[in-house]
Formats: sequence, structure tokens, C-alpha cells
Amino acid sequence: MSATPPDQFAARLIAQGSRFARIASRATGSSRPLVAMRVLATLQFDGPQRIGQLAAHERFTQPAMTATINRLEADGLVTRTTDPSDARAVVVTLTEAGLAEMTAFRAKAAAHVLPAMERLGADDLAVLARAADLLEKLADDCLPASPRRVGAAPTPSKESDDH
Amino acid sequence: MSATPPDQFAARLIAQGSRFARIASRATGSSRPLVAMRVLATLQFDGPQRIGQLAAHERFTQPAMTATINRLEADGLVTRTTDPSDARAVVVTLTEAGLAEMTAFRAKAAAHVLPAMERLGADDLAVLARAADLLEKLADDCLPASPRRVGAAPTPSKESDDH
DNA sequence: CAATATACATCAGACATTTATATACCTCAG
DNA sequence: CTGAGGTATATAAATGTCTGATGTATATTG
Repeated sequence: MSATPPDQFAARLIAQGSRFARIASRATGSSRPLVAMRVLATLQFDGPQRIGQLAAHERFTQPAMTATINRLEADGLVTRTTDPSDARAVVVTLTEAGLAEMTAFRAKAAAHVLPAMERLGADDLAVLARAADLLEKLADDCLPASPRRVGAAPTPSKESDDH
Repeated sequence: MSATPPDQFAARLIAQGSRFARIASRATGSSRPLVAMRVLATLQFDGPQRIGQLAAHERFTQPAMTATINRLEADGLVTRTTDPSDARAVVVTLTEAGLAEMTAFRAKAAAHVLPAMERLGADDLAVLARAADLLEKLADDCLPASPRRVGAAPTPSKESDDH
């Protein structure tokens, strides 16, 4: 069943996932980084979040997420409020305009991708739907010790990065 | 079968695909843009390619692909030769070092993702394998009129972009 | 052979991301 | 209640990468 040997499996998933995301996203004409759309979606489905939470979720550095939120805030897609329980923290909330932008992005993505999908069988569509869930889970599992108090090795190393 | 309504399907696939790719790729410690690894993989599996072909395949502008190839060439991962059949064109070829870098990337990706995959059942693994194929096909279908002489509308519009 | 199209390179400008550092706030031992 | 140390975010500086415009060489066509 696997045309690709197991050691190529992960890399192929990374390559095809990123290529599809880029090409489909560009087809929508969106001029915003993909991470911005992911942040908006996270805010929509998981509710308001702290900057640090969002950064960890996307494997971004905190300054990069601050900058991303700055841009979204400047465009009126999110609002920044101080966490009443911790004055250091900032809670980011999706605005009506942000929700509208997400909706528009989804519509454009659907318009450009669904035609190709319609050439697939029901089983393949089910595969893609399931794959989206699995990719989310795999990504979460690849994040460094996010679950609370796991007590695993604290990974003291520096962990270089990419992009 | 679908927890997500159809108009969210494409956007969710984009979001989860890009997030997984980023997180898994960063876990490998690679300091190279993902597009560089995709280019190397393309050169490995599809053989030497022109700069323009590679740019179209990744939906990159030609100057961006030229710069990407410059960096790969500077690191000795690809070589540049003039196409004997067209002196304007440049053919990019994978080197031994380039192949080695791909192999190393695959090994690191596997090392970081396979543990999470092992918690999945055989059916889910099959879903992911199939999904990689489907994502590739969908991405190809989203590319603007790449197939030769289709005679379709030449898409005269400007098509803004992103990232 | 001249006019036009193609393939790639180069350049300038814009952005995004990283590391390092600063600031404000919280927690808690003493 | 005070000060040390940790946490959440902001800011600064450096780096890298993308796009659009343009230049150069080659190919194609009438």
C-alpha cells in the first residue's frame, strides 16, 4: 500500500502538505501569510487566546506572534485586551471583521479547490477529511512538551529553527 | 462523515497542511526554507528541471526561484548547466551532496514524526499515505494552466499573491 | 533580417522572522 | 511587606526571502 518507504513517509507528507497549502492559498489571492489565517481560525474555534499560547500553537517565536497580532489588529481583525487575571498577559479576540475575513478566505479557497475535489470519489474525500484531523493531531504531538506537567525531559537544548 | 461543512473543508486542509508542515519541518532543525527541500525532492524524483519549470511547479515567481537555486548551488546541492537545446534556459541538477541533504532531512523528519505516527492504526497510516498523493494531485490541479497547449482562457488578470 | 516572445539574471523595496534585550507584572521566601 | 526571581509581552537590530520591474541573451516568426 505504500509506494514510499517509511523513512520517506514523513518528509513526503511535509512536502505535499506545504506545497498544497501554498498553491491553494495563493489561488485565493490572499495577501496575508498563512499563519495569519491559522491564527484567525484558532481564535474562532478555540476562543480568545494569549499571545504566548498562539505562538506555541504555531511554533512561532513570541516576537513573531506579537508582530502577526499587530498586523491583524491594525487591520481590525482582532482586538487586544489585558487579561484581567494577569496584567502582564494580552488576550487576543476575533472581531466581526476578522470572522468575515475568515469566511471570505474559506469561500475563495473552496471556490478554487472544490472543483478539483469534485473529480475525486467519496472515499478520497473521506480520506482528505480524516487526514486534516490526523495532521492536526500529528502536529500537536510534534510540539515540544505543551501538555501540562508531563514531567518529561525539559529539553534543555536550544533547538535551532527554520524558514 | 464530515465534521466540517464543505465550505470549510478546503480552508481546513490548507490550515492543517501548512501547520503540520511547519511544525514537523522545524522539528527537524532544518534551517532551509521548505521550498528548498521540495525543489530537491522534485529534482530527485522527476530529474533535472529548468528554473521556470520549478518556479511554476511551486507557484513561485521566477526571480524567487532563481534566488532559491542560487542558494542551493552555493551550498553545492545542485548544479546549473545550460540547456543544449536552448541556450537561454538553465537546467538544474541534483548533486550527490544534494541527495545526501535530502536523505538527512528525511531521516530527521521521520525521527520526529514517526513516533507520533506509531500511535496511529494501520488504517490511519494508509489514510495519510493516500492523502499525500491526493494533496499532490489537488495542488497540480490548482496550478494555472500548466498542461501544454490547453487553449483555455489565458487568465489575463493580474492575480495578486501572498506570503 | 527585423520584430516579437521567451528564459533567466539583477536590482530595489517591502515584509516577515529570529535572537537579544527591555519592561511590567506576578509569586513567594523570608 | 519587601526584594529576588520568574513570566508575559514589547521593542530593537540583523538576516533572509519574496515580489515587481527591468535588463540581456537567445529563439521564433513573418
